Amino acid sequence: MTTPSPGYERLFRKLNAIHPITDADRAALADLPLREKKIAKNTDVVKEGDAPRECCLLIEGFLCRDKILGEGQRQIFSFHIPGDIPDLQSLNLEIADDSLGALTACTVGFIPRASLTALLAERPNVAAAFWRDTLIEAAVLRAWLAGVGRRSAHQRISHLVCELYVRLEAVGLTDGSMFQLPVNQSQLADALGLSAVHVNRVLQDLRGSGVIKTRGRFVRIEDWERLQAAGDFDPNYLHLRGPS
Amino acid sequence: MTTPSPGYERLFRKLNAIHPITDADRAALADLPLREKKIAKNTDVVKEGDAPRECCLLIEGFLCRDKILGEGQRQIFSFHIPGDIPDLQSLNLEIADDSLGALTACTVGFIPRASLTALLAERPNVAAAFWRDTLIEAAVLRAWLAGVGRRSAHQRISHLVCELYVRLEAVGLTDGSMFQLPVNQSQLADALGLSAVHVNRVLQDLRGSGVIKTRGRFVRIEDWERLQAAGDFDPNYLHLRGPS
DNA sequence: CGTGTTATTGACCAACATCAAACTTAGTGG
DNA sequence: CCACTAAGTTTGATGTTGGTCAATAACACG
Repeated sequence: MTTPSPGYERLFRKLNAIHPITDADRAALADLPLREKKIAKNTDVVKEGDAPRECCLLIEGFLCRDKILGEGQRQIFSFHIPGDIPDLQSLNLEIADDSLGALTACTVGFIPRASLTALLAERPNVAAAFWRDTLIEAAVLRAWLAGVGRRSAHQRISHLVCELYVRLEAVGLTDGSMFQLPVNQSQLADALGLSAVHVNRVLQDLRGSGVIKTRGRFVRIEDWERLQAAGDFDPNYLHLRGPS
Repeated sequence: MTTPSPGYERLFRKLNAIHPITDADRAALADLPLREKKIAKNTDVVKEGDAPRECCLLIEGFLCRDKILGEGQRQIFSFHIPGDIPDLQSLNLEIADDSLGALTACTVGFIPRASLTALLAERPNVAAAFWRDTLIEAAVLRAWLAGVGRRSAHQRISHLVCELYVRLEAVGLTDGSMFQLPVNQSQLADALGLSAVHVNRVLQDLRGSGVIKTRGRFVRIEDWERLQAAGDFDPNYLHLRGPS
């Protein structure tokens, strides 16, 4: 057994938060060939139409999945944080129908699809954990859809802040009530189906009423109760096992 | 080997459209214990908060997955057609975070989760097909989100009509350019993040410009080219193998 | 310091929502 | 087969959230 790459640490922590895996599973994962690569901010890891032969594990930084529609409008589908394997969403699909881009400078680990597929066939428990992870991602997507379809701009933004906080906490990436939100206002707009101008105004509102505070790319939650209420946020859909 | 229940026929056809499975796989699936049940229109098969011990295969009729938000607003996440296994989305999750309701009188087949899980562990090829199916469903969800987030009401409605036509065609449930759309205008609204009144107006527009025709619960596509253009529809995301 | 990116403002506008009423269709029981 | 009822559709009037455009102010970074 090789020494586990530090890249796996956060994956284990994440998997542990959603589905218990054994030490043997861990060892098998750590033995997978992993090619680490630095990705520059604002570049794509996978572009729409690609047929990647590797699967990527996010080790450090933030990624997002998005798509540009016919008339140039952009929709962001998800934000990915360290420990995520965003490509799980396309492991069994030949060509990507959306893109995966770096919001910040990132470190990702590429794993050959074949190795991963082989491991999953051998270790049903790991396969179950990964499948569960994709299902949770789908649940997050549904929550996102519900927001964009039916919630007001205030609710959407508050909800997203709650979600990111809880997810980051589960992998130990929060600092008290503060966390990094490496996303500008127009990216936020593209995620939430709003315009950048409106996002700006709602954010001012939220700050003005003392619910959150922003400093640079960091957000501090000043009043979790009110934020949660404003976003109609219920963490169940994240299916985390620990304390939310 | 038992005679396959007619309920499985359409599942096979659907699986075949997304991932080739062998005759042995088919036989194994057909041997699963299947408890058929009629579901009345407008009743729930699975309610939010349920922890079902069975997994359901839709044999006849239409289902939809939805959720009621905090202030009574409703969002529909997906429409399910015969051959779908909507519960695949929650096979590895304990409690459902949304509901599954019958849009029409339905026949569903319940399969004990344990039997299905056992079969999937034994037959990686079937597991791959099912996993692929859940990934396609996630891709459909992303397309849906993109529409709700970034497309106009006209585009959203046109897109949905295109999607349903293509999906129904893949399981042989279209009649030329006509198909059943067992959904009223306020359900359409809840699916697309619009109001029922606005859906009504856009539909009138679409009919007036000769793109579609509706008669009762049936839609006839009069001009596929224009409908596809109006909806900015590209069927790739459905990942079907046959002719689109 | 300068230069490109991001945030903020203001004026104005449009798409879509809401409300409420009327009309149509479909389903049901006698 | 008709009458009755509930469900769904259509219409009009009016309101609001959030979009667009364009200019200015703040940053961040080399």
